[in-house]
Amino acid sequence: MKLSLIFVEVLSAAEENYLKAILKLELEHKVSVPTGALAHAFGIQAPSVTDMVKKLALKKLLKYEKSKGVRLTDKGKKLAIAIIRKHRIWETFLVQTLEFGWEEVHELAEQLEHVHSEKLIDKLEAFLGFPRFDPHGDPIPDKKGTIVSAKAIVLGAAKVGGNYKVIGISDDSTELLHYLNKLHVKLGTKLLLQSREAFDGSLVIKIGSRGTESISAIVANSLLVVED
Amino acid sequence: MKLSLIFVEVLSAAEENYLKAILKLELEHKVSVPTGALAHAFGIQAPSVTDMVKKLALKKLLKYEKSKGVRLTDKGKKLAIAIIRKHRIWETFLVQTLEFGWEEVHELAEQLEHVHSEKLIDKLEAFLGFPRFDPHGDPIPDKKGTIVSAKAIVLGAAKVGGNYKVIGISDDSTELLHYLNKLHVKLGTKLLLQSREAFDGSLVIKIGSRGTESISAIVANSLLVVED
DNA sequence: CCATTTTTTTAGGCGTGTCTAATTTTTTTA
DNA sequence: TAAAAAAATTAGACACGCCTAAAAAAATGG
Repeated sequence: MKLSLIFVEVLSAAEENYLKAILKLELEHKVSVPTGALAHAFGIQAPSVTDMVKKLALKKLLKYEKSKGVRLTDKGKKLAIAIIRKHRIWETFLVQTLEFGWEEVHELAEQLEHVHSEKLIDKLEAFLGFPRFDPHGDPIPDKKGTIVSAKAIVLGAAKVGGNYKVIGISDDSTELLHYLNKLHVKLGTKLLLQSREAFDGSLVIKIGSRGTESISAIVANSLLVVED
Repeated sequence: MKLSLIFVEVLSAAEENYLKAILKLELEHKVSVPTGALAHAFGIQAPSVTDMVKKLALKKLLKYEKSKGVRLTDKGKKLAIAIIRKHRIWETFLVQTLEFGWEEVHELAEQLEHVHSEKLIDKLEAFLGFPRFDPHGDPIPDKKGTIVSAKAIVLGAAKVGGNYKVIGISDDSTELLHYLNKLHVKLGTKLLLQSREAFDGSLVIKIGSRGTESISAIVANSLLVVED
């Protein structure tokens, strides 16, 4: 006989993926998500989605009205955010600690995010120094589920006169890393965008408390920054 | 239509667990493994095992003769060892890097070992400095599948006059860690066991190139060592 | 506003990995 | 060595998460 005094709902990887996908679609379209959109997102057939959303509705993770799409409940949204949090922390770990390329970590994080252990995620987060953005520039929800809405942008798209902080580098060639090293640009470095050359998109930036430097558009577009 | 030019067999977590359990039982009993033993190991019913071993036999991962138990094929053994390798590297990571207690990592590693990425394991291994034993003192198979057979022993069970290397601490109380710190004993420290007091099992050891110290049997039994 | 198209649901099926009940095979022992 | 006990297998079932085919509902537009 199995007893569990503290009832922790354990979801399957498939269920977790539905919650995550629904949250993303809700955020993009700000309305209830049609089942067809989910079928398309997963590359599966629509009837499979109908079955699953019924099951998730029974678990009170979402509201489902026939032919009217689905909306996450608070409970469902909380779980979805927790999964996104796991995903982004794992991605950060893979890139920052194990030196994976930022383009190759998504698939791996898709697997790792389904490991059930909140303690593991919290410890990883602390080990990584409580990063606020993942290597793609997406914000990492905190333990309470708070997400800052601003996605990081590439410096190339930043506005002249703004103060920014480097939170990621979206190209991991060693050449670029060496170059940035020479400029004393690394994660956390603060930058002031002083001007942009209309002709080639090159930028003049002030790097931390150091002097100003000119960087090409190519470099500017591989630096992820947030307003600071 | 799906094409895969390089055919990589992807096993389910359940299949991987069978392989791992069979290898362990083979090593313990050096004979073919009866289906009942597997049922007992997993806490499931015997007919479930019969079904699964038939499937694994079809995949050429083991030899199955009705009512005569199973034996891994070379292919099956290779995969089983790879899974054990993953498990032990993850355990080492959890204890060494994330500072989990050694008793709490097994269950987590059971999940992490089923993440499919050889590259991830190789990178983790390198990050950890190619550890040769996990936190429980079990040897970590190398990338080729070679396992040293000697499990690490506790220093309390080592023989007088032997040279040993500390590869783990099987008790993670901060008190013990502080004490060991004071003695300058850490992972990798070399010890010479000079004598054992019959009365209370306390030991006199020479620590690295430092002087000799006397340690209690309690401490000796929480130090995992291998002959060096 | 009614017909056509598109979307969604219902119905029924399948492989995985488990189960129980019943049967068969193997082992033990009297 | 034959009967009893133990171990293993077969047979049939079920939840999960997907499928296809067909029906129903919603959206579109002439």
